[in-house]
Amino acid sequence: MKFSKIPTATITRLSIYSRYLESLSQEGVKIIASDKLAQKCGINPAQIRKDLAYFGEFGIRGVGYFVKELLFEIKRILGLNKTWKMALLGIGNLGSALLAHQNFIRQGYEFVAVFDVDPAKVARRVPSGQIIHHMDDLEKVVREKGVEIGVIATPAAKAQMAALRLIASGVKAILNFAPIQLQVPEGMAVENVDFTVKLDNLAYNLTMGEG
Amino acid sequence: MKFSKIPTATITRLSIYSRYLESLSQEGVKIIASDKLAQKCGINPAQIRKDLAYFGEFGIRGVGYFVKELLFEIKRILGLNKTWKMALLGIGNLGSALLAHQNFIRQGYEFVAVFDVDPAKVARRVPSGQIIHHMDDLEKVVREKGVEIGVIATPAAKAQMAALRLIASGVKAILNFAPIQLQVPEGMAVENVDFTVKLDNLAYNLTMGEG
DNA sequence: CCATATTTGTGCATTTATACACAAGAGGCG
DNA sequence: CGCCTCTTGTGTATAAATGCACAAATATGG
Ligand SMILES: NC(=O)c1ccc[n+]([C@@H]2O[C@H](COP(=O)([O-])OP(=O)(O)OC[C@H]3O[C@@H](n4cnc5c(N)ncnc54)[C@H](O)[C@@H]3O)[C@@H](O)[C@H]2O)c1
Ligand SMILES: NC(=O)c1ccc[n+]([C@@H]2O[C@H](COP(=O)([O-])OP(=O)(O)OC[C@H]3O[C@@H](n4cnc5c(N)ncnc54)[C@H](O)[C@@H]3O)[C@@H](O)[C@H]2O)c1
Repeated sequence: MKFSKIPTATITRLSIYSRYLESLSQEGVKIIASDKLAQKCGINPAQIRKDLAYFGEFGIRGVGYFVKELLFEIKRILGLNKTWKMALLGIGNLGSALLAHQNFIRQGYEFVAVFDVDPAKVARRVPSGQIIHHMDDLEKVVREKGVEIGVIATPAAKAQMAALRLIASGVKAILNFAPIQLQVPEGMAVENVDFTVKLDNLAYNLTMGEG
Repeated sequence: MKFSKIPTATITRLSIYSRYLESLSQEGVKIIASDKLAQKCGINPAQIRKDLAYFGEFGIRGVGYFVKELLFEIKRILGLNKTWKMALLGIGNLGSALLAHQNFIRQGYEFVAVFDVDPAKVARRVPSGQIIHHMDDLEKVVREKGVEIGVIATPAAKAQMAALRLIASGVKAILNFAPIQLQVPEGMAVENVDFTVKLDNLAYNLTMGEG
């Protein structure tokens, strides 16, 4: 892997930069300096320049960065010059909100297949149009549709099993919303979204602030 | 602040430990060793012991940790020996899913007030019972109910304004679901939950894996 | 065409985080 | 009671991430 030495924190920040560049681009702003970008992203300006330096020289000294060009480059680096195909497992409260979310497709992520086990849900159509498949058909559908990323929004107790099914189907990347640590083999990419962890951080900060 | 030198990564991990300890506790497991805990949380065992060592000695050499005791201590450290009062701003797809989520209250977080600006929603009751207040009443209601944590689930374009309103009302901690970096004064605690950042990390990993 | 004002790209120091490896302590067993 | 086994707690090494500070490069204006 050519770029294997890039800090993961850098990738996360690139994603944040791209989000702000996107909005600048829409506002018609042509050029941005690392100082301004840094301030808006809450990051040190030298950090931004260093993050970009891992991948090339995208700026002009004395000027700054061309917004559109930088955005294009960052998206290329992150692998967003294509649409990624996702499967959603668990069409409950959270899963439905994810499906309704318009930003994903705008940013290059599409739910091409959705799954549940609830007989009351399977075979129905969700508002965004997809038919809910039963988990039993996961492997078949995943392969047919070319799913690349699995999104787990099942109850926590079912999440590990869901992950195993995804892995068995050849999926190499998982976004996990269940509040457990998934056990996966080497080579899998797993990202967790755990709201409670964030809340716990806030609670700790508030507690410390007082004594 | 007495504990101000604790790494933020430690706090995040404590939260993860507590999640697993909770499930162990429910299964009736009495004792756990750092090795096992480490494996389940995907963390180095020495790291766990060091994390705990910041706050005291909770284990017994040659034995391990008493699950209930350790869980209690971690919760105390994080400030979870009380129920935190939250306000939710924006009762859309995501906000509704958050309200429907049962785990929050179980883990010590309660939505005591909810807000929106949509006339079709204001003054109605959400399924979990709260009446939707108008944003105009934010300050008044926040003070009345003693809100400590603000949760922002408004459209991105309204998130910064929502944050300012929370700050003006005396709220010191914000959980932000909008995909923007909030600009807040010193002393505020802000945590962002940005799904797309996580997806971008996955996309990058998948892209690298191939070339 | 030179002087000046900017802002990038980067070497280096510093801080922060992670991991190894082992001494110290606790329990069990003969 | 002494020996053996186990697991913690931690000193120390290593690695990763951050941030300062400045030289290099570009634009502008007289
Ligand atoms: N709702 C939230 O705001 C929220 C917040 C944080 C975390 N989470 C986590 O997200 C997950 C989903 O939460 P939710 O509120 O949507 O729960 P939910 O109960 O509303 O939905 C879960 C869905 O998963 C389906 N399901 C059950 N077993 C399944 C299986 N084996 N395979 C596929 N689907 C299965 C259920 O039929 C249901 O439709 C949970 O793990 C929860 O802890 C949710
Ligand atoms: N739905 C998802 O899965 C998802 C995923 C990632 C991020 N997000 C982010 O979460 C936020 C909410 O997403 P959503 O899907 O629920 O959107 P939504 O459009 O369904 O809901 C937004 C709600 O906010 C209300 N609102 C608008 N202006 C407001 C204001 N000034 N103050 C208070 N409330 C206001 C609207 O009336 C609406 O009820 C967005 O920022 C979105 O980018 C959502």
